[in-house]
Amino acid sequence: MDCSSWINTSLDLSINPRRVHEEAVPKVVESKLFSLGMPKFNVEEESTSDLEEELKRVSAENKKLAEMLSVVCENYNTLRSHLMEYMRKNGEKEVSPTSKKRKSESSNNNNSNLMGTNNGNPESSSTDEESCKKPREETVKAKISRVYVRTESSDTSLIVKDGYQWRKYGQKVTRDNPYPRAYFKCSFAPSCPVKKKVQRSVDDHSVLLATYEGEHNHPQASSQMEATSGSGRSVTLGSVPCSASLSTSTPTLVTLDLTKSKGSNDSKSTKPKGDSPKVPQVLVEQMATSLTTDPNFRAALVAAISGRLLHNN
DNA sequence: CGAATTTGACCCGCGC
DNA sequence: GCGCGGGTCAAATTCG
Repeated sequence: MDCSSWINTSLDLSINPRRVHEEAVPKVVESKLFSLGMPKFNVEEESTSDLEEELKRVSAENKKLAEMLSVVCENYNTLRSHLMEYMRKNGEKEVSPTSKKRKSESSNNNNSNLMGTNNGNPESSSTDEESCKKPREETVKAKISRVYVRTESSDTSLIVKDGYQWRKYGQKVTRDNPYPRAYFKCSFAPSCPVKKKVQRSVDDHSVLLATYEGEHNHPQASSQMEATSGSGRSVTLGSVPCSASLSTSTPTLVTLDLTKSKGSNDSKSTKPKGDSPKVPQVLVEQMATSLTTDPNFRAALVAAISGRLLHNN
């Protein structure tokens, strides 16, 4: 696993106080020895069992952390491979002459789509070309972001749970994709003008592509409930049952569901790691660095890990 | 029975 | 101007 070179493992996880405490214990004991003037070996016998117990606990905790780190690294590699895969696919689409009318839209959105994961706020990186082309949307000033969600291959529904409530108002089979496209409006419409389109990827039908237009002008209605419920495709952080949603501060984040389904172990996921030479390695490195240095991402990761620790304890 | 979903019809922009 | 295709509407249907 090469993630050690990618992930800055020096995250400021707030788990060190316990370690400090552990180091402080012997010193306290030792100081007591001198202050009480007691023979040192007696207390040593008493404290040995405590220390052994502490050692066991620390070892167990260390093991847990190592496991969690491996999971995080695994998820990271999966995310990376997915990212490379999509970048490669989008790159092919970009040069494809078949998309005529919506060509500019798709090619323009490629960048925002791909780079949307960089700063954790894809909407801020989204562009407004769409509104330039469509005068109707100028009043809305819709910001567009795209979200890829991996689902079970057998799951044919077009439901992407993102913490908001949506009302489906249409479904259409488009020309360039045999899978139907579902149209949703925010349930708070018309006060909330946000729309989203959900369609399965042509290349990988286990992947849902959700396109969001606009910004919610209200908080998430049921993010907690849906994020923690086992049903549907709520936003999760890999296989870690992460209850700390990454979207708490930025409600319409790009979310990549890396649910460890069997479908994620398909041929595309089991490909050799270095088989996406079309993607500039530097770009991927930049994105990974952006993720690992993003305070929001780190905070979410810390929350997830600490939550997991508390849960296990 | 009200809310949500489905689905065929319609609208509108774009290319030829 | 016409046809195509994406997006939206709204009546019908389903669901809780």
